[in-house]
Amino acid sequence: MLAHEEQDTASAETTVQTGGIAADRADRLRSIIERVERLEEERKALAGDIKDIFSEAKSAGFDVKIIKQILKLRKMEPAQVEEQETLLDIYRRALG
Amino acid sequence: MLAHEEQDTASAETTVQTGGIAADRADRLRSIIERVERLEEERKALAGDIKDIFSEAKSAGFDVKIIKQILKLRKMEPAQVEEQETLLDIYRRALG
Amino acid sequence: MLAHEEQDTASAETTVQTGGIAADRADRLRSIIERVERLEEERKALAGDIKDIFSEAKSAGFDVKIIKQILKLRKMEPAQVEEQETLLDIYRRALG
Amino acid sequence: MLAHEEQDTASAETTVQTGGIAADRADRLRSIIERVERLEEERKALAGDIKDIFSEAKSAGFDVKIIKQILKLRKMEPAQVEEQETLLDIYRRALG
DNA sequence: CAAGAATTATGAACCC
DNA sequence: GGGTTCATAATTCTTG
Repeated sequence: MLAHEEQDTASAETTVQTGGIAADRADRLRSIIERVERLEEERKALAGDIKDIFSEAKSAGFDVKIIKQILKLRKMEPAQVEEQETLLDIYRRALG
Repeated sequence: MLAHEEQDTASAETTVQTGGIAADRADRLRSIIERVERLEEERKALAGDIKDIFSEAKSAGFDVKIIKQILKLRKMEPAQVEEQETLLDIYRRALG
Repeated sequence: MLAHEEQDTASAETTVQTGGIAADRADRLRSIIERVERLEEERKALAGDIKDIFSEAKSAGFDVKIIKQILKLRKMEPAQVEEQETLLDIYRRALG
Repeated sequence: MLAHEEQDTASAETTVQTGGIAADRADRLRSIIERVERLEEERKALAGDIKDIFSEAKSAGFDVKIIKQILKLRKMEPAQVEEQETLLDIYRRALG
């Protein structure tokens, strides 16, 4: 089930008789799900590591909020950064 | 407050400055930022891996939306249990 | 692109400029910002009113946490119904 | 129920006999809940209005992201704004 | 006042 | 590719 192709239309017994195709697909589905779950766990672990570093930074007296701003700026293309700053300036000036 | 201004009141290492921050603190800041960036890269790589698995699943004829639904349900179950327990706690305390 | 640079190619109104933006556009920008700020103030006031009610409830001997739980449950019911319907849709499409 | 005080310990019938205290409290609880729900509806309506203004702004060619930045800046004390900008500069310079 | 929970805002992914 | 929904990030509020 759950897939658009290769579904034999009948009961589970028939499936086994016709060569275990559905069973193979169930295995494959299970494999997919478990692999994704494994990777998501790793992702979660990394998120925890990052949090730890920010805690450390805070303990060392740094301003975490500013550090996050820095990280965001470094992720952007320099041209994008400048464009945004320019536009912000223009709007601010327009407002007086 | 430690990080809000240059602080060169102490040891010899803090004497060499780089534009408002002691050199050793600049090093530490750089270390923090680079470590976070490294971990975020790994996170991004994992996200890519997950996307690949979904692509593969789609190619194999599975319905990706449903697979995501299954993953969500498997994730939610413990959360649901916990929420139920929280609710029970609340009601018991309210009645106690 | 319209908003990215001053555009004084058109009508007479656009000739008076205020630092990079045509005056009429500056007016419109100001109007947008002030209207949003006004609405956000109202929102904030409502949040305060809600807080007051909870304070009153607490003073009257009610358990605020439980009241919030009740509110959440009353809010969730339609959402739950909708989610169920969505799930049903998904499965029906998968089997169709 | 649900409250910490004024609970008669016996059955509903007793409650009515002892002067309808529990019934009064149920009324009061209902009143609290309904008032909160009413205010939350208003809040939601305001959120919709704000969204509409942003849509209008976008249609008029403004950069909504920048407008949101402006709103955030205007909410902050000028001193806070400057402090943050200064600190950001310091950190950026420290990183080269 | 700091930690944690809850709400809100932003950014990414997906579908049309 | 534009709009919409969903996940993640940030801020706010509450509590110990």
